[in-house]
Formats: sequence, C-alpha cells, structure tokens
Amino acid sequence: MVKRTSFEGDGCPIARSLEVIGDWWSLIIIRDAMLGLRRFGEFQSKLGVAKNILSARLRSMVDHGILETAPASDGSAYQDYLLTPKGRGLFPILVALRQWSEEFDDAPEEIDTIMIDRAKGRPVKKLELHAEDGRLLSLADITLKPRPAPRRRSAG
Amino acid sequence: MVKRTSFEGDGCPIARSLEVIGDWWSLIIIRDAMLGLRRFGEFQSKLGVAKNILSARLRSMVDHGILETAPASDGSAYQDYLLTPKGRGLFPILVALRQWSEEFDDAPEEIDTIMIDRAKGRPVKKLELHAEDGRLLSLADITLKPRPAPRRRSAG
DNA sequence: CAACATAGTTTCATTATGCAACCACTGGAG
DNA sequence: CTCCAGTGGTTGCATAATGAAACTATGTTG
Repeated sequence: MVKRTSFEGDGCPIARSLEVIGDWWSLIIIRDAMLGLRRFGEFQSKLGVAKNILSARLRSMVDHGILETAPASDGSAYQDYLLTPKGRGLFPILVALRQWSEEFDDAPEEIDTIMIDRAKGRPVKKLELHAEDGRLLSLADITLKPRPAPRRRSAG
Repeated sequence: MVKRTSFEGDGCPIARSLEVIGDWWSLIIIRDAMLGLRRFGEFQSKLGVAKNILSARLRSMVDHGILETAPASDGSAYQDYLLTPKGRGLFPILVALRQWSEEFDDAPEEIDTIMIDRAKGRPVKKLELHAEDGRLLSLADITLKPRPAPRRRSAG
C-alpha cells in the first residue's frame, strides 16, 4: 500500500489524537464551531474550503463523535452541526495552539485577536500543567511510563 | 491555484500555528525529539517515515526555528536535530493532544503510556486555563476581541 | 409550479505522501 | 589511499488527499 501512513492502532495517545483531528481542516472547523458556527454554509463561506472537503470533514467528525447533527435552530429543514462534549474537549488543544503562536510567532503583529476572560475582559493566563500536589511542571519535569494494567473485576 | 490552502497571512493564531505544524508528521517528530531523539536515522527507524518526507519536515522545522542543527553529540561528523526554545514551547500542545485522547478515546485500553510527574512518579493533572485572577476558565468563559494596537515608542 | 438557496456529490486537475532506488559523504579496515 | 559498510540524504514514480467547478437533489419562497 502507498496510502498515507495511519497512526491507528498506535499506542501513543498523541498519535491517536492526530489520527482523528490531525488533518489540514478539522481543527479549523472546530475552532469556528466553538465560535458559534453550525451550518454547512456558514463554515463553507467563512472558511472558503471546498464543499467536498468540508463535507468529508464534517462526516468524519460526526463519525468520531466530535460533532453531532441536529435539526436546524432556525426552524428550517436543514441541519446544524453541533459540538459534542468530546468536541468541546478539544478546547485546550486550540488554546495551546493559539498561545504558541502568541508567544513564538515570527510576525505577531499579524495576529488579529486575543482571547479574553469574558467576566473581566482581561487576557487569560498561559495554560499550565500541574502535578497532583500542585507544582507547576514543564517538559523536563515529566516522563512516560507504561500504562498500568486496568483492574479486573472478575474473569479471574 | 489548486494547491493546498495556505493559512499564511491569516490573522488567527490557531491557523498560524497549524500552518507551521499542522501537517501529518511534524508533531510526531517533535514528540520524539522531546523524548530525546536527535539523529536523522533515529527518527527514521523509530517512526518508519519515508526519508524524503522526514528530510522535508526536518528542513521545514529548522527553517521555522523549531529545530536547530548541531554537531552530533557522539563526535561523528553528522548532525543532531535539537529542539529550540520555540520547539520546546510546543509542549503544551502535545500535552493537550495526549490528554484529549486519554479522556475521550474510543479505545483507551490501547493507550500504552501515561505521563507522570518525574519527581513523585504520579500522573499529572489536566491542563488548566486560568484568568488573571486565578479563576479556572472553560470554553464558555472566554471570548475573543480584536488585538489592541501596539504602543508606539516614537515615529510620531 | 417557477425561481432561487442550501447542502451536498461527482469529476477532474494538482499537490502531498509513500516507497524504492540511487547518490554523496563518513569512518574504519587494510 | 582504496575498499566497503553505514549514514543522510535526493530523485523518480505511484497513489492518496485536496481543490475548483460543475452537477444534483432537496428546501424555501412566492
């Protein structure tokens, strides 16, 4: 086979996530879904993505439980694409992508929006990774270990 | 043009990040660089990626300041690919991808590693987004606003 | 029902990716 | 220095993913 390498079945959770949302458009679509877009045409006109690509991505994300279809909120017979809890769970990934650009982009003056805390109207802090005891952790502070075998209730 | 849509010049920082590391292999390579891989052949044999693809990705990431080349640490005349601070800044993105899989993966029993706090050997907490005043924030608590014009020192 | 909008699918061209073969350079043995 | 295996690529070709536009089907408006 000469098809694109699949990360499916890989035990690495990063690879497993990228297998689902690691393509060119999915996260962009999710970003706009989080901004409130829900109709096929809204995504299509805002993003300028080809309709066949949009159709394929929406279907894939519905299949993966990231989006779900629902009767259109405007009462028409068309459908909305809404984020599921699994889809909303992508929020930290989008925040991390945003903050990386904010911190390291070569042309930060081209960034046109900032993310603010709705209640106070102030910029948010950087995402933080903490230990169970609350210590702030960075790359050097973590390591990987094999996943412990899950406890079995019965089947002994 | 029929080439792949570029997000270059887009003002959205998420799109800007994806423009750089949103392809099929970059984040996987970065993941392994964070695990300590540094030589072309190490990436090639561990990932099984085609050498032309690996070559193109490494070059792109060096061009973007995510990786840098250095004389090989083993004294040979070959070179190492090392993470720059900008590259290490991708760490939260990888953590977010990992945690999304850990929380929502349809087959979590296939995940083979967990990330632990090196000091205590305990799993880390979920990434958290906080307001300036420390409140924990979720998707519903944030909004976007136009980036304020940067202050000018002179040129008046 | 006519006319138009929405939400796709199909077709075809182009780009990206994958694999294999090839090439250049390194480092060691003789 | 020559021979040769290993490293680090590049090149060429096949296939898969993507993009633009045309086409289809259904919904909506009047």
